[in-house]
Amino acid sequence: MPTPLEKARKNPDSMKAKILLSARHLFGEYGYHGVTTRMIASEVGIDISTLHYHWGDKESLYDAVVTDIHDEIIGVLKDVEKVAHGKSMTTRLNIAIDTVCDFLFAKPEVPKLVVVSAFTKTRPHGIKDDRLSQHVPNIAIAMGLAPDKKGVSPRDLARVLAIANAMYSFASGESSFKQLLKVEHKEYVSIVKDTLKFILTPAFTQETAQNLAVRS
Amino acid sequence: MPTPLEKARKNPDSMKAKILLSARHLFGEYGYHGVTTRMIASEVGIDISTLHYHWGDKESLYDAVVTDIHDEIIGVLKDVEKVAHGKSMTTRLNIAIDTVCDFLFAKPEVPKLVVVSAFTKTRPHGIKDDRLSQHVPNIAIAMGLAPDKKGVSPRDLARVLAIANAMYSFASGESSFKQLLKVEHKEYVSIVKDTLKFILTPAFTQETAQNLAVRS
DNA sequence: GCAATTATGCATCATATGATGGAAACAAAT
DNA sequence: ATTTGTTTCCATCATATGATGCATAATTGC
Repeated sequence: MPTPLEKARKNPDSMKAKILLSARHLFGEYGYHGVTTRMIASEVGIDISTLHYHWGDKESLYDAVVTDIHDEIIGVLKDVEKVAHGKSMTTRLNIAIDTVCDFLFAKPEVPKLVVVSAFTKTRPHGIKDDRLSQHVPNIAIAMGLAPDKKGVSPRDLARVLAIANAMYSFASGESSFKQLLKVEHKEYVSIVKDTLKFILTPAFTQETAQNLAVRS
Repeated sequence: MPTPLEKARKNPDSMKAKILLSARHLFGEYGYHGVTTRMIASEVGIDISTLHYHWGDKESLYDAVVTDIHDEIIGVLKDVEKVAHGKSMTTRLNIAIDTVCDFLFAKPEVPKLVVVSAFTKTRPHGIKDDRLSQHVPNIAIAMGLAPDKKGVSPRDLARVLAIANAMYSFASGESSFKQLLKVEHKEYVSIVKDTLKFILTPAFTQETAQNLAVRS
C-alpha cells in the first residue's frame, strides 16, 4: 500500500511527481500561506482539480513536501557521517560544510522550507514538524560532540544547532545576501563556505578553543 | 506632516499604536500572507474598518511594521557601537552578543519578521526591504573588521552576516529549539549566549584564528 | 453648548481561494 | 471493439479576505 509520496518518488515523470516538485519550489519561495493551489497547478500547467485529485487537500500536499525534504536531509546527513567517520574534527567539519552546502545550494527550497516552517506558524491549527529536531542529537554524536545518545547535553545540541543555522541561513538568504555582497552565485557559495570554516573551525578545534578561553 | 508611523510612536496609547503592536506580533508569528486584517483587528478588539481607517491597506500596515522594527534595530546597533567602541575584540563581541540577544529575546517578533522577510517572497509584487542590509557594512566597520566604508570586502560582510544570522536564528527559532533542548526560556537564553560566544570568539580573535589556519 | 473634526462599527462588495461533482478524454485489459 | 479503470478539465460552490460607503458616536476647539 504505497503512499502518494512513495508513488511520486517511484515515477519522477508522473503528474504526482511534477506537482510535488512545483509545490516544493513554491512553498519554499512564498511559505505555506503565500502559495495557493492555483499557483501550483498553474506552474505545472494543469487544472486545480487535477492537483486535488492527486494529493487531496492543500495541507496533505504540504505535508508530503515537508516529508520529502526531510527524508532528503536525513540522506545527506548519513552520507556526511559515512565519509567523515574517524577523521579529525577539522576534516569532519570541512566535509560537513562542503557536502551540506552543496546540497542546500542545489536545492534552495530545502533550507527555505525548513527555516520558515521552524520559525513561523500556520493557520488554523499549526502544522507541526518535529522530525528534523529528532536527528539533531544524532548529528551531535556523529560530529564527536557527545559520546552517546544519553550523553548529549543541551549545550551540545545548541552547538549543533548553531552549525546548522549558519548553513541554512546563508542558503536561505542567498538572494538577499548575494546582492548585499555584490557577487554572483558561484562566488557567493565560495565565500559562504570559507566564512563557515573561518568561524566554525577554531571553535570546534576543542583544545585550542578551551585554551583560548582560559588565556583571555 | 507626520506619517502614521510617527503619530503612532508619539502616542503609544493611541489606536494606531495598538494596531501597529498587534500587527508586529501577528506578522512575526505567521508571516505576511498568514495574517489577515481581520486577525489583527480581532486581536485589538476593533472592527476591520477601523484598522483600514488608521493604516490604509494591509501592505501599508506591513510596511509600517517593517520600518518600525528596522528603526529599533538601528537604535540597538548604535547603542552597541557606543558601548563597544575602543574595547578589545573579545569584549566587543561579548557586548554585541549580550545586548543584541537581550533585545531580540525581549521582542521576538523582530528577528522573526526580519528573517522571514529576508527569506520568503510576498505576492503579488514582492514587498522589498533593502534597509537592513544597508547597515551591515557599518557593523563591519564598528566591529573592526574593516577600516572604512570603502574597505569592506564581501568576505567581511559575510562574517557580519554570519554573526547576525546566528543571533537571529536562535531568537527566531526559540519555540522549536527550546523544546529540543528541553529547557525553559531563561536557560535557553543563557545557553544561546554561551554558544554564540563559544563559536564566535575564537574565530574573531583574529591573530589566533589565522595562526590556527596556518598550523593545521 | 455647539460646530467641526476625528474615530468607530455595521452592512456590504468584489475578488480570491480551497474544494468538489460530473462529464469527457485517455489508457489498459480482455 | 468493448469494457473497465484512470486521469483531466470545466463549471460551480461556499467561504475567506481585502476593502469601502455610510451612519453613528466620540472628541476637540471655540
